[in-house]
Amino acid sequence: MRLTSLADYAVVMMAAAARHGAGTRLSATLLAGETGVPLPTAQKLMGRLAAAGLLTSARGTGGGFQLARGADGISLADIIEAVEGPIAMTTCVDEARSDCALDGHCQVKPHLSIVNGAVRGALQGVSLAILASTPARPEPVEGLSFLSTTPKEGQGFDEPSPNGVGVSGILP
Amino acid sequence: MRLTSLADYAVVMMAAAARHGAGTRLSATLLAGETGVPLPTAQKLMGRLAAAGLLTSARGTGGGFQLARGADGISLADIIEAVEGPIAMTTCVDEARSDCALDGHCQVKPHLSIVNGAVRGALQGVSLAILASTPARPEPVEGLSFLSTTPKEGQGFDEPSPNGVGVSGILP
DNA sequence: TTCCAATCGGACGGTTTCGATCCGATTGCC
DNA sequence: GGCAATCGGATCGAAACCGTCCGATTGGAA
Repeated sequence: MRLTSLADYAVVMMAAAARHGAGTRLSATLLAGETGVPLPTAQKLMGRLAAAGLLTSARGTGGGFQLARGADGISLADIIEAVEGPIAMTTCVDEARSDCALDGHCQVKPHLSIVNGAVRGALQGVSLAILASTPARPEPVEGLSFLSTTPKEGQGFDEPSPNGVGVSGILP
Repeated sequence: MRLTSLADYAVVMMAAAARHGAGTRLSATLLAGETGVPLPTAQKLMGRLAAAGLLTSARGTGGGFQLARGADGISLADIIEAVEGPIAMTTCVDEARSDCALDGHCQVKPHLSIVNGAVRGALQGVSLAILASTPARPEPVEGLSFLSTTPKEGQGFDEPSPNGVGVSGILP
């Protein structure tokens, strides 16, 4: 339940790139220097992000990368999937890779699919623009608006949270 | 962004235990046979779950485990944390383990904390009782209704997804 | 009371994946 | 036409994960 260091680096680098502006052309060396990510690793990441279609690459002198689309159109899920592969909490959720020993009669699998969708939805609701914005002012993050609603009536679960730690209290 | 096989096994085993009833005493051998988890691995998991306080263990002949509290009071996050440790998408979210090279001036960290809270909240809202329930009827799970709302217009890739894995197909 | 059998708990090694590095291929500028 | 800067793929070391084995503990039966 923890994303790899590479994905973490990718998020930071993409946020730095977005802060430079969507139209500017950036080299891996520059972003590596800004973010502190080792240069070879940064190059590998940029290449993988470009392969996923999040960046456009240009070779040769003066080449580099730039965001393929606006920061609003790139979600955190996109970045993570570009680096780590499809977001699937369990292998059984990933279609066509059902190595699960329980195979078909697993009682938990349908529930896990829903949970997986919830996690993925949370990640997909966060755009790169939000990540790149400097959080000086605690402005309401609209992408996570469903978080502020109490998980009780309506969209929440009808039972109390076990150890009392809810979603509220995270937002500043 | 994928939980380990051990956590997956733990969820399945806990669901099986909950389906047996909260009061019944269960041995690791029984649950291993039911779930298909290898017995030594099952023993290791049960021990770890007991150490986390989710199960109570009794040694000796006729011993075994049983749920420490009702299935309503155990969340998916509890199980995952018992096996994998604290849920922290990035190391910087986990307090007092700030190995991040960016240290204090990371612009992304506060946003990641919110996202981490969202993921954790999603996992914490799912109780073991829900996981143990047999989903014979595809009843709409109201607790995750926000999933159906599209986070953005055109939430997917506006270009052909690189590895062909899209969002559709996860929800039943 | 003594023995036994069933169970939990900790320690060890094989395997896969991850993370960082190096070198070749390609392209624009001089 | 040469050069320099950059991307892209291949390689290697390391860590974590996963599975297995053996010892410690306890309740029941004789």
